[in-house]
Amino acid sequence: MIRRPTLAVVAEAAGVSLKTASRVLNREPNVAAATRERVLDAATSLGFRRNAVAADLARGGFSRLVGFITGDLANEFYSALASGIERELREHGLQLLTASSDEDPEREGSLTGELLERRVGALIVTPAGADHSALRGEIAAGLTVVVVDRPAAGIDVDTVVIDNRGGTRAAVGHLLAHGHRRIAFVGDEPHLWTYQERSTEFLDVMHDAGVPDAERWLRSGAHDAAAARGLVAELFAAPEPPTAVLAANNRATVGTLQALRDVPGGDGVAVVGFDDFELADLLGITVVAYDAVEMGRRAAELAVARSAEPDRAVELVVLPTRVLPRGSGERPPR
Amino acid sequence: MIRRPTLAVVAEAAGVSLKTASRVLNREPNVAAATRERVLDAATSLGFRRNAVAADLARGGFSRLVGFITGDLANEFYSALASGIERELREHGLQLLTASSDEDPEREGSLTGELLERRVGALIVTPAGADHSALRGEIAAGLTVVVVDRPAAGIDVDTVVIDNRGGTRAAVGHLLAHGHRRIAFVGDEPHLWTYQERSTEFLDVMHDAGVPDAERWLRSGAHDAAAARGLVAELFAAPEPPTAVLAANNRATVGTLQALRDVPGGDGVAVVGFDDFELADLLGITVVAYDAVEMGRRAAELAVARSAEPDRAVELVVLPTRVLPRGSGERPPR
DNA sequence: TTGTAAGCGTTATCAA
DNA sequence: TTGATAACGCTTACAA
Repeated sequence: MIRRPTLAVVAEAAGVSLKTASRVLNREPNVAAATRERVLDAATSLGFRRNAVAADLARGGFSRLVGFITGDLANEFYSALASGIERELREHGLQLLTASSDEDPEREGSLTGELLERRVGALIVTPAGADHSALRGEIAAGLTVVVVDRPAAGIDVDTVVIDNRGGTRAAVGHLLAHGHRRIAFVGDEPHLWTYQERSTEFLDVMHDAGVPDAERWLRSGAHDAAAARGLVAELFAAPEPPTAVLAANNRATVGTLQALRDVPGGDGVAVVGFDDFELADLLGITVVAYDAVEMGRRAAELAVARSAEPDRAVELVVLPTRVLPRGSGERPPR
Repeated sequence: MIRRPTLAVVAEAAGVSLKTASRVLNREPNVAAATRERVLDAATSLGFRRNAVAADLARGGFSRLVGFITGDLANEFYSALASGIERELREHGLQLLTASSDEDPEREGSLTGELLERRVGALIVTPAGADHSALRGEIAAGLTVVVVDRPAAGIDVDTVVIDNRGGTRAAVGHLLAHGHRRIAFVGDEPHLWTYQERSTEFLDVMHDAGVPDAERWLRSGAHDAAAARGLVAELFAAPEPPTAVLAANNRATVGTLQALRDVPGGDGVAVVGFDDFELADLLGITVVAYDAVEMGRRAAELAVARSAEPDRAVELVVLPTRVLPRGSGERPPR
């Protein structure tokens, strides 16, 4: 259990003062070439490694860490976000500290606290809680907050979302154009912003298309595949079943496909899924796609920009979506 | 841009010394209830939040952060690992710092450096590099290192892997039991340890089963789906094509399925994939499955255990795999 | 039960 | 170009 050499030790070995050694190792100007050489030699021969903890403390204010609070790291959407964030942060010499809230507002709060104790320079959050006004004080104290995937209520911060309404409109339009009228919408939990955006737009488009009572085919609660499966099975057991399904997230798509496998003639039902997934291609599933990695990257970019310039105007980034026709969404109504 | 109150400010507001305030906020014993009360009140009313950076520095040694260096956070296998690690660390009041190496040994090295500067208490790594003896000094200096998914060469550290050979044996045995003899193996890059384990076992089992020249159907380089697809297409274009394919990782499985779609009679070819994936169920793909989240959890557990007791014996944890028959692996040879 | 004083390993200030 | 010396905000001996 050897102790690491400190900057002071390096300085002494090089025969210079602490400050000079610090200057060299931080690539600051105004150091004689010979001095620099000596310090560098001493550092490498001693195996010096700067202590970022001490550096951050001395610098005061924030550390060079950025916190990311997400719903569930095991979900491919969130991990794609994390990947994009991490890559962008690295470009700026920042490190990523991740934490999963399990979509639990209380847990989100305590994680926020822990990250703040770590003096993260910025917090990137996919908000689980309904109200984030507790962060207002932190923001006033200089904390950068960026939310991604859905807006945060109660605070006015940089936000990165996808065009949920546009994507929904395109998806429903796609099905309508293929002759469908009885279109079902299978969505996540009603309290989620993305659900609200997508379901509202669904109803609007259906209404505009002259389909009465589209609510009949609106379902919520498909937070996992099993739930979605049940909802879809139910839809097809009822009188007047739909001829097409818009599954409003990747879990819902999986559940929908599982359910349709068991429905007589289920393979004739048109399906469009929100969120692309790796095997959608192989399965021939038409989806509303967007770039989750890019979403994360943009969020990190905003975090960096705001840290550098706290007074800049708050930005809302809306990323585009597009329908990828792969067969399942192009089937005609029976 | 308000400055956060420090412990000293809280102490003053409560009319106690710095140390007493510290005691209260760290839940140390031997503080009068009334004093505690006053300090707590002062802390909340001032909006105090302890500075973990300063605390870690003062405590000396390592921070309460654990670093995880992984190949690619966007890959569902690695994010499952990360998820398991994060959950376990949280139980112990530790935080997770993630970084992606893109499977690049050089990058792995620099990331290691950055995490060490941050004085992480432990490093969990899915080794990309061939040689990790550079870490030997750090380990001697008290750093905990745990490797996961594949062993690290050059250092003797706690390791968590799955039973690659057993899984391969079971998969090949499964196909042999269904009457196959011409079984192809489509694997990742040859330099990867998992490839070596799996391919070697494949050849052994084939040999033991009396199949000569199994090498004919051994392919490597399927690091992504596209590469796998090409390899499989090639296999089936050649004379004496296989009647079954063992795809040695999740990417290879996807590529195999894509390729078989284009092969006449491809839907009659038996397929077993290494690594389970969400839609394997829906697609009816037989796989060799294991629990990646648990793998991460075990790695974190080892990291915590070793940090607490640096002299404990080095552990090698081998997690079991199991074959999940779902149809694709049970097709008879044509 | 409470307090004093000395670090922890940097960076920053200001003078030389 | 260099160097004392004081922060940074906390923990930990050691006293009282």
